[in-house]
Amino acid sequence: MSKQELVMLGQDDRSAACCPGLVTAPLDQDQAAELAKIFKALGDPVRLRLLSMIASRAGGEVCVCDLTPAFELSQPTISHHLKLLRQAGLIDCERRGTWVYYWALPGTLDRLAAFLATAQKAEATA
Amino acid sequence: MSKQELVMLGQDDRSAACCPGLVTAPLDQDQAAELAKIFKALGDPVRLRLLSMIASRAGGEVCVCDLTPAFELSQPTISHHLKLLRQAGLIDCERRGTWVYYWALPGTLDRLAAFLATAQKAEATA
DNA sequence: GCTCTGTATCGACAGACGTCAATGCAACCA
DNA sequence: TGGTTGCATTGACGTCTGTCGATACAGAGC
Repeated sequence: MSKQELVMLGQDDRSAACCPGLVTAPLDQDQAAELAKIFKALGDPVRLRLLSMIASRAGGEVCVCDLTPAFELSQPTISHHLKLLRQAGLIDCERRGTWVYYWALPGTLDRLAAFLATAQKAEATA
Repeated sequence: MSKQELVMLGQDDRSAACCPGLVTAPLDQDQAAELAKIFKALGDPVRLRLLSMIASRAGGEVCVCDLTPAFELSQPTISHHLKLLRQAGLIDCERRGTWVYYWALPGTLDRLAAFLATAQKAEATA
């Protein structure tokens, strides 16, 4: 489970650290495109429920076999949504024997939360 | 500008207060649908840039005439994106004479930030 | 009143997205 | 080796979304 630390964004981390915060300064096009990809991944009710089911699981991991029956959707559809969440850097997975387990990547979530928080308006620029 | 306080979510606030936090408990379908609407509004680079331009403006307000020329897009397209941000409860606007001014609604942003933050895992349940 | 300017709405279009059935692949078991 | 199960991928389909030109509406100024 040591993969969790070294991900942060997506496949390519050329967008460097993070972003200045929504209320701190206007985003440039690259920053906006990077963040929009993540927000778009969160912009579907099924994916939000999947992510919350994964992130709120005590052990930190969920088997796909526990996720799929929670929705009235086909198995390929669930697999598709999980893939999008993974491409957004929000979750990661690993096959263990027959089953595949997913876990959340809190780094990406916290990054988004910091980006959206308006309280840090002036201070957090540095 | 007293409208800012009484908005919070969207047009209908039947989803009550807020949400338990992504890592606290799995979302039900209604919560997920409500939140997905907001995240979907953030899932476009143009809208993210618009929102950051509005939210980071010192006076708190921006004239549409300052927003439109910042993009290589037609005026109807910018107007369309602003409408979506408004419908998501992220911004609001007011006509003053010839011009229309937009401002951010920090309540919605802070609500999203709190929802995403993973640190509050256990404590913030109450 | 008329005209001009700033913004919103409408209608149309291409491309993206969510969904499914069918299929492929990996791991277990006999 | 063959069969079975869990999950991912493929291909197709209808719908939603981003974009534009054309048009409508609201205020200001004449």
